[in-house]
Amino acid sequence: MEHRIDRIKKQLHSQSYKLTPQREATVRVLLEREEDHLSAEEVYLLVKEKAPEIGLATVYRTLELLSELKIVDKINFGDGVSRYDLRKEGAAHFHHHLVCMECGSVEEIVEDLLDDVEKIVQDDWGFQVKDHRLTFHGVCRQCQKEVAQTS
Amino acid sequence: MEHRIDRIKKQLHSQSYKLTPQREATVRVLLEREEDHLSAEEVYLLVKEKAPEIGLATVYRTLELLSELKIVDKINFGDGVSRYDLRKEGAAHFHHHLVCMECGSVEEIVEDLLDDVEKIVQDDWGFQVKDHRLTFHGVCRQCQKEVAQTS
DNA sequence: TTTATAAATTATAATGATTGTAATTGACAC
DNA sequence: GTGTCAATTACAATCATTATAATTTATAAA
Ligand SMILES: [Zn+2]
Ligand SMILES: [Zn+2]
Ligand SMILES: [Zn+2]
Ligand SMILES: [Zn+2]
Repeated sequence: MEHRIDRIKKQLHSQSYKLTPQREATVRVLLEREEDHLSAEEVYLLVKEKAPEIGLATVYRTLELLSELKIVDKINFGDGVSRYDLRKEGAAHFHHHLVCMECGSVEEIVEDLLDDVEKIVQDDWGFQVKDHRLTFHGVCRQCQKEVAQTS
Repeated sequence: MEHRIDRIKKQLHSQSYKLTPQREATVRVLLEREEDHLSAEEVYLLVKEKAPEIGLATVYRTLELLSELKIVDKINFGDGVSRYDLRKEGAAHFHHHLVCMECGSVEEIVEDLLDDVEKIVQDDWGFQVKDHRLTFHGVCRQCQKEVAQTS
């Protein structure tokens, strides 16, 4: 944990930004809830537990900054809110998501399954790929079981 | 064009919805601007040219309805607005997008490049895929040329 | 230690997209 | 014609996000 905070601190410093207490509190929340896909509001409420005086606008600005530095990725699953997702250590690309249409759960796929596809896009369309967003919508293992039982 | 309107009319009827004049005007706009990725507001302004008395809320509701019937797909490229995209005729899945980070242009890929990936997701993760969203962010052919020239 | 300067934050207001509501209209069946 | 129900309109309300001005904090020079 401290190691990762330290790394993020360095990333900020390398662009002459500081790791202020508010930013650190925000990053800690993101680290603690790494499995989740929190909205700005949710991050705000969790940060408030550590640092009650923080303002929502600061959380937005911090998430925006972390987003520019590619420390977090901003993603939208189709409900009205943006969600913020820590990049896995050393990942070149954003990871993929499996969103269950039944229960709303979100699973992550860290493996980059798109190498071949990106090559095609690059070669056949002449499009230089920098990043991607891939989300599958469907039914998770758990919900499949439940459907099988009730039928 | 009339053929496609007709087909959509049937799709609505099959769920006991009607193709009202407002809905038809909205669908016509979507057909005429099929290449674009219009926001609700943009659709509204274009529909207004045909049917000035239409309300914005009706456009939202119509797009929502078309979305439920899988006639259009709702997508979000990360600017604050939802955009609405007609499904290609007979397409089982939503098509893919190439968003240029330089000029903002959006290209479409109709070919389904994800068959292999979906098979992996299905087999290795036990996730039953119903649909997907795939967007590549990068630099389009045109902008690559311009960068090459100025350097 | 003061003073200056810029970055960061707070509190609050404003914006912009989207949704909800109550009243009205229109189509269709009896 | 009257009743019924879906659809629409006009408008208000909500929700996420951004902008603004005032204040604080950190850093560096004097
Ligand atoms: Zn599920
Ligand atoms: Zn994730
Ligand atoms: Zn471009
Ligand atoms: Zn498209």
